[in-house]
Amino acid sequence: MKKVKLSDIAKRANVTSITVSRALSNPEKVKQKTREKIQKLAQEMGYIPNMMAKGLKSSSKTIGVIVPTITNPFFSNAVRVIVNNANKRGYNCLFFTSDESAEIEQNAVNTLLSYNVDGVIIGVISEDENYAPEYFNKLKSFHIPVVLFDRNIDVPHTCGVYLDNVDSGYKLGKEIMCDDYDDILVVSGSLYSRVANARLNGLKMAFSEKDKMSKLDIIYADFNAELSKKLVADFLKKKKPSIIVGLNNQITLGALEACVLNGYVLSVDMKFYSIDEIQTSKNFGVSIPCIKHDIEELGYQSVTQLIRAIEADECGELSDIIIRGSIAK
Amino acid sequence: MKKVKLSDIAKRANVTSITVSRALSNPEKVKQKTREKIQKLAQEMGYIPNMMAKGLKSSSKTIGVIVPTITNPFFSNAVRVIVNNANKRGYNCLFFTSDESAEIEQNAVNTLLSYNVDGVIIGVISEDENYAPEYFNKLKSFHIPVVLFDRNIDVPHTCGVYLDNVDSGYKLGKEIMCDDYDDILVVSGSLYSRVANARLNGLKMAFSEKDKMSKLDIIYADFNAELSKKLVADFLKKKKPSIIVGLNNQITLGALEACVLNGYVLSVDMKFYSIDEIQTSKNFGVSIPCIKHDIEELGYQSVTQLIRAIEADECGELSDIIIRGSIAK
DNA sequence: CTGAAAGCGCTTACAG
DNA sequence: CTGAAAGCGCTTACAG
Repeated sequence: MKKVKLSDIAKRANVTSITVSRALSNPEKVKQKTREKIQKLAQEMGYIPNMMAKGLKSSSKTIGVIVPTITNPFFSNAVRVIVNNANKRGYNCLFFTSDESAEIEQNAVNTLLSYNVDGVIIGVISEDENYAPEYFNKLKSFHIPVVLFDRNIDVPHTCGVYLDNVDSGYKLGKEIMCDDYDDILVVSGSLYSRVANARLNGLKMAFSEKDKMSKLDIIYADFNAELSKKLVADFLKKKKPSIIVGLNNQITLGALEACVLNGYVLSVDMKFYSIDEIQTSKNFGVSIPCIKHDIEELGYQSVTQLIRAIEADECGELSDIIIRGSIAK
Repeated sequence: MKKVKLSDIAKRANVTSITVSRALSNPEKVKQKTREKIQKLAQEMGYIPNMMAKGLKSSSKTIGVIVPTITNPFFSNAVRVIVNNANKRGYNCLFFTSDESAEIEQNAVNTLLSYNVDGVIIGVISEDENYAPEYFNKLKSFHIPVVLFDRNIDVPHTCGVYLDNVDSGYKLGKEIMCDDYDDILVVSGSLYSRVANARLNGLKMAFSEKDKMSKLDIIYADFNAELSKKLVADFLKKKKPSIIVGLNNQITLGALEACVLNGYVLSVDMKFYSIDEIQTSKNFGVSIPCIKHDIEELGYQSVTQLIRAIEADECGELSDIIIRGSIAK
């Protein structure tokens, strides 16, 4: 079977395909009667627009979504929200996971360029202070709006949608300070991670307000469970803190496992605090007070800002959006 | 800045864009010297092919991926593997989550048709015996290969990549039969779910071999945590089984939470078995023997089969692929 | 309000 | 081995 195209409808409606095109894409430009006839026919005949042809002349109605990983619930939820919202607004998503590889990320961007995407939402592989891939210049020179998602780096972009990481650290710190713990172990991310450092700084602010900085031990791991598990296990050989604070969900998971392997009963021998929710903690009956981030909102704002930029006449810069988390127990 | 196109390269190479097209897409059709000159120029000038234009005449090199949800780790892992493998083979993925909505699923398929996708991998929203959406006929009439992912329904399709659910149930049953439990609570999926019923049948086979069918209680929930939690909580008010067997990861998570809410200490007051791995159980120190499925393999096979079908001259049917799980403790 | 002409960037037979 | 012609399906100024 062949797909029905504009000219098929045109024949039946006794007009040209130009009018059909207008009736379907710019209805206000066509007389009501003709318009209605055409729309009805299109419906009946099962017309499906050809995006490849459309995208060749006008907007591709396609956006690119690149995230470092999709197995971390933070990102899988974000992707769900982003894709749903984009679809609702008439945009489709070409999707890539970079798996923390700069090369894959780079290739993904090239592919997106080849699809004439209208815009890109990207959570880059690293927010190391020195990560500034060249392709952002290319995107800019082609006037393709770019929303940086969650991870902020120094590159040309339209706007960023981030968490308020200092605030998250500070709020969690305040919560922790409600009790009077003796020794606090904080497991942070990389020394060069802005997110990790912001969270850590927020935490320190809260601690110093109560003069508790001396009770702090800090481990610099990264945002994966494995390294956290290993470093916490090493630490526990020397010292037993009263609580462990993980600065993201993966870190906290790693710390939990280290304690399990060390023979601790969770919640009894060791208490945990976390930035980012540990989604399954309730299923295992372990209570982990945490900073919960509104991922719905993050995803919604990313898409909204991107589409604003796409549909604006001037492709200038938009303001960043900073989303605050809140304590959840 | 404008994108460089074939004709730009052509001018510099003193050939027409036809030759450039061939040098890049069908290199064997062009004299070695010309070919090399063109390829070098394309590289230097930063040529990026326009997929919209390519897709208008020839293959779009785009496939559609639709899954019911991306927050279940089973699917997020599968999507990761599918997208990665597709990219490696030169195909890009338009991605949709149907969120268990038949309407969204349907719209997603229409969108894919409008992109002239070369093929579709779809995990449908339901494997209820009666779910057989019309759009599969449309896909077939347009000769678009379709791989059914994980959920098998009675509709036209090229092939399916499934789990061996009877085998999974049977293997888990054998494992459970190693011990001599008094009362076994099995939490299954919907009465109309083929996957759930197959797993349940496998389980029953193993139980009846040991004449233990009388020790069995069965709850029919669905593949979400909420209902399982509720039904198990209700059950526990009347009776305390020796073990609980969850027939997918979400069900097991729900059962865990019900026990927690009932005041049980996991692993001590209640032991669990599961089909599907509970990824974070090791972090919480709860051991849950389970049937682990090789999602890498599932995803890999889906993509491989789809691309075989796409690139075959005859778009016939391919054989289904059934992937077996194995016990993990 | 509608249409004729031209073009988006690439590819596909068909010649030579 | 290379090119001239035509076309993929749609849209965009420009006329009328």
